[in-house]
Amino acid sequence: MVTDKGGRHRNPLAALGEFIQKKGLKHSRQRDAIARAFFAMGGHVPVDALVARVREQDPRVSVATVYRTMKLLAECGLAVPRRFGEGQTRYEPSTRRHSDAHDHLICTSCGEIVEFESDRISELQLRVARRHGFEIDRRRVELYGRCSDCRRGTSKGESIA
Amino acid sequence: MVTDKGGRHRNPLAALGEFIQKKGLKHSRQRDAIARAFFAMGGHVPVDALVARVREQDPRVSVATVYRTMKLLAECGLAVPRRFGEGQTRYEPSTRRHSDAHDHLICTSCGEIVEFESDRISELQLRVARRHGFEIDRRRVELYGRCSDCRRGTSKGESIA
DNA sequence: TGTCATCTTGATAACGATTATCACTATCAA
DNA sequence: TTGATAGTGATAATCGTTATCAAGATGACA
Ligand SMILES: [Mn+2]
Ligand SMILES: [Mn+2]
Ligand SMILES: [Zn+2]
Ligand SMILES: [Zn+2]
Repeated sequence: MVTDKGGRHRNPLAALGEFIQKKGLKHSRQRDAIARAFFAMGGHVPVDALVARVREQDPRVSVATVYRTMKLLAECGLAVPRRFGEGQTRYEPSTRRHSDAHDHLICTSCGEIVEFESDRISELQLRVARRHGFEIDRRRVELYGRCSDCRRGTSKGESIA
Repeated sequence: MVTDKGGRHRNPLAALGEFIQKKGLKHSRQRDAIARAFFAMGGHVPVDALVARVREQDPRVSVATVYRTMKLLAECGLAVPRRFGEGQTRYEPSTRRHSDAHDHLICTSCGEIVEFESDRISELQLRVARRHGFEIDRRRVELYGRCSDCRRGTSKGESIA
């Protein structure tokens, strides 16, 4: 058992293995490589970056397989897909050390992503929703602006429009 | 002058005309029809729905022109583009009667969209951002769940997955 | 009212991220 | 080892949107 009471995983690779077993799926070199690369990268990983990383080890893995594997990781709760309005999906690991109930600050100048979590805000949102008869099960909160570095011009590069 | 002190417009069609003049652009039957249809529909209009509506009057307007015109309306602050994670862009009017600083509750079952505005929440978000050195200029807050109708099964149809 | 530079339009090709398809290969329980 | 089943890679397809470009419309000015 690699899943603790909270439903989160101390060892994501083992948890993936367990999930694969349970579902009658099969292990594969590619899935292992992709999951390994993903958890080694950390952060908010765009799929194409993950593809590049995986191909350093095995140049033949196809993009299709990377997409399929990330979808699998999302399905078993080890990864969370994020869309920060760049038209591309990013995935971030969802481990017990790292709650996926957080929100994001995104610098529109350098692309930096900062995470934050505010129970105050979440609580108020739930309350507003309830007042309108809604029962919330997914939130999407993204705050776009400029980080301190970019505002003072010390920026690492004006990458994002 | 059809723009009041707040920068919002009592007559969006006239405001569009003004903008077109000022920018050295030209008036056109299509732009007028599209803008008219858009403001007549109200709400959060998907582009394809707008295309359909416009074509009831003039079957030859091309999708390209509708996209171009909506981009124009956005440029002059008369419309705001929204992406509610369905892969398609919706536009909503931005008039003085209707602030575009609001957020959305979206029913994942019937697709209903309810607007809300909470100064409490916005204030807390700005504060959190500031604490991280960010200066926010755009927010994206969407709360997904089920509306009261859908929860009690009286639903108007399980349209959205 | 006509001219003409400039803008706009419609049809359609292109785009980019993601998914579907399908022939072939790998896995694994028996 | 086998055979049923799942996974893979290459690539076509999808879908919303944008780019392209030849043809048409607009409007300041003569
Ligand atoms: Mn995150
Ligand atoms: Mn709205
Ligand atoms: Zn920055
Ligand atoms: Zn509903």
